[in-house]
Amino acid sequence: MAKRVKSNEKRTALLKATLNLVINNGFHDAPMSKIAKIAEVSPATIYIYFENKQDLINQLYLEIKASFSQHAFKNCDENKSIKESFELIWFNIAHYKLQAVEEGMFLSQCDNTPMIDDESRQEGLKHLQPLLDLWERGQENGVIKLISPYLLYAYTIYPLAFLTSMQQKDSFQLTEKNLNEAFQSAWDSIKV
Amino acid sequence: MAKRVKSNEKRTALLKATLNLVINNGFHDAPMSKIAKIAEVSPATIYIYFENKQDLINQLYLEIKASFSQHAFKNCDENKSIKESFELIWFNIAHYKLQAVEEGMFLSQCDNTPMIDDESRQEGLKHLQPLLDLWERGQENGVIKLISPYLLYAYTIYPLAFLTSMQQKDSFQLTEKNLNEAFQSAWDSIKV
Amino acid sequence: MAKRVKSNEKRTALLKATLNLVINNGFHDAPMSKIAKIAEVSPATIYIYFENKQDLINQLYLEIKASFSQHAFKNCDENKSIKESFELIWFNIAHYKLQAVEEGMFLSQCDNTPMIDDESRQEGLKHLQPLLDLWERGQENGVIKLISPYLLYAYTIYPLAFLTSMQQKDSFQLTEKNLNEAFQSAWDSIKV
Amino acid sequence: MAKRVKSNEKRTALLKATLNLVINNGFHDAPMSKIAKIAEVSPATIYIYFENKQDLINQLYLEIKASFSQHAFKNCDENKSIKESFELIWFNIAHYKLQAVEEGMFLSQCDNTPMIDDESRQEGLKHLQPLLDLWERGQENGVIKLISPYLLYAYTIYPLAFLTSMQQKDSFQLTEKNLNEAFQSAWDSIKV
DNA sequence: CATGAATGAGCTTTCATTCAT
DNA sequence: TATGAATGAAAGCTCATTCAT
Repeated sequence: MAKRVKSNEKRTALLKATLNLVINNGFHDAPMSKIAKIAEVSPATIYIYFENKQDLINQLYLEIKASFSQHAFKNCDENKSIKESFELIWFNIAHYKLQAVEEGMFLSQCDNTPMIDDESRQEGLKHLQPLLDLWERGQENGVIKLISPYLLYAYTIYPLAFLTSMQQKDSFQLTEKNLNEAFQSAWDSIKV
Repeated sequence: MAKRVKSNEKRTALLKATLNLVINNGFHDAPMSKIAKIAEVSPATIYIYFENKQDLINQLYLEIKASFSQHAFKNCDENKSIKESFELIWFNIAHYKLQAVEEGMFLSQCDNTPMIDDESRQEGLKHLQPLLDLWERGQENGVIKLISPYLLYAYTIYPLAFLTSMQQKDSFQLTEKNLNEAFQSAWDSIKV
Repeated sequence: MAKRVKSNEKRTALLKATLNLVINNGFHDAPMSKIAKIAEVSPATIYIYFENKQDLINQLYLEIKASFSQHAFKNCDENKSIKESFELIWFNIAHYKLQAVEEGMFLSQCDNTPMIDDESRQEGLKHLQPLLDLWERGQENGVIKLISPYLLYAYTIYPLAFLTSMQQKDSFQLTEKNLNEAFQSAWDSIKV
Repeated sequence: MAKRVKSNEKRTALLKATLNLVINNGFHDAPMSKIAKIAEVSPATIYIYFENKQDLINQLYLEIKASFSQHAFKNCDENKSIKESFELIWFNIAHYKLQAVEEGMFLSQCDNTPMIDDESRQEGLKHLQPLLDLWERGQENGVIKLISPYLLYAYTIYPLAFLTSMQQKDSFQLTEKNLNEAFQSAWDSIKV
């Protein structure tokens, strides 16, 4: 009656291997055979944990999105001022991107290529709601410009993708000083 | 007296077909056979104009980068003020991204995946030099913050990629009003 | 004192599932995993009851052949005339094919594809012996043509496979009337 | 402007290889790789001539059905009597089955397994129309029993499949004598 | 220059079977 | 006995590229 149990270790190893390959080689040139080899399982084993390649990618995306937002809203506190709250979230995101570099790059790839199901993409959007709520409050209180949340995002969060990506490729270093300057620019661009 | 027999029409058709497929299907799922079909030539013909698939992509990238910078620096005038010059370039770029949507999306994909040779990427960077020069002058004149050009780029030009991409996918509309607000945010983020 | 622990229910369920899949999907597209699922057991369990897939198919074949002949010679009676005996057997077979449609189709498939071991096929042939004996007696008595038993079989029993198969696929209906006409044709073809 | 031309030889070789494998190994165990090897082409080449495996099988089926009916109605002549016409067609079919053994076996397999599209099967049925017409005329003239054409077919043509199949497997020989006896049985079973 | 046929290598996925419990 | 996980091998099929004309 006993049986071997589906090990979460293998699932995790597969997701990690996929992440690794996709960000280094691109979604093309990330064949299932290589994923299996890196995760040290048989190719057939992938299909025990995931329906197919698309499902594997989708699940990876959603898992990373979830871990991202978990970090983004860490230590949030209703008593802080709008600016303080925003600063906290901004630095949370910045630190996440600096620390979880591969995850950040993967999200960037997903956001700029048609490799993710529309469904999963929609699902991934939900995670940002608290930030949108904060902005709305800021606008009601007159501390944040009355412009579209798309603009607010584009000028505060989105630039981080470029900066971390550059740090990855180039000699540019996101030092503590740079980071503070970056936050200042973000805030300057949306504050009233 | 030498006849240029290689028809530039076919080359152009191939580049256009590639652009089309890559932004709609992704770099994966943009096979040479489909490119050929859309361009209405034989697969073998591709190899008359391009060394291989990578070369095709690289040339497409460089061509788009060139057309991009051609638009970006249109009507530039040494006599304008720093802000006026920047405003001109910013709106040039914005209008290019709005008008040449596919090209913009392609560049976004290239910037976020390992589908372009490092060599071609390096080559593509050169095109921005005039903007970097402008910023340097602005910093010398004390009108632009003394921060890394990477930051200046991240907070002024890079957000446009997000906005045009959202306009493509979502209900968000880059109206004239939005566009002016966007410029204001860009300028606010880097002006002293 | 030895306990027969191998549940015959599971064996039967497996044979039934196999029959079901093979006649609906064909021998190709009747994977062990599906068989297991339909029989509501684990794939591994199959190998407790059968050596391998071929053995499973072979056993199914022999079991059906046995049940077939059991029906075919039901109520046989030495005192009947040749024609009466033949008529009894013929209708026995006809009714079996009409009632056990899946089994009949399976035998048809087996007889026309190389999915059965030669050994099992040889084994399955034995079951018809009583009919062959009857024919021999009929020939000695001068009521049945002096032709090869292969011909006798081809013109009396074999056509039933076609008729039941057509009834399965088409609008053709094997009514009582049709059935009697069929028997008449069978008898006409071999009677002296 | 010139190009290599799709060679019908390769298509034919592929069909022949498929026929060969299917009747010897069954539809299962007739992998594309083996088909390619026997036809002496690359596996990829198959897909130039056929959409996929199912299409390959379907086309083979239809081609054989066509060649079958071409033989079946050879030398047909409106002036012959019903019986003479039937006799001609019957022996045409018999001779075809004896001479084109592989083709006959393939048709038998197709008729008894779910390996052919319903569409192709329907298409293949058309070929028998002239025989059905003959039977109808025979019934109007009172020389053929007033029974369903399904019965007529089951008791005249269908038995040939069994006989040729037995000849293939066993020691049974379809000699000239056997053949004449077979025809006699066929005729006896349907004549008034 | 231009082509459609041709292909070896490699892709995603499935399969019959075994493993570990 | 019975299981679901696990797997190497192989399936059908596609791809970037070359061939032959």
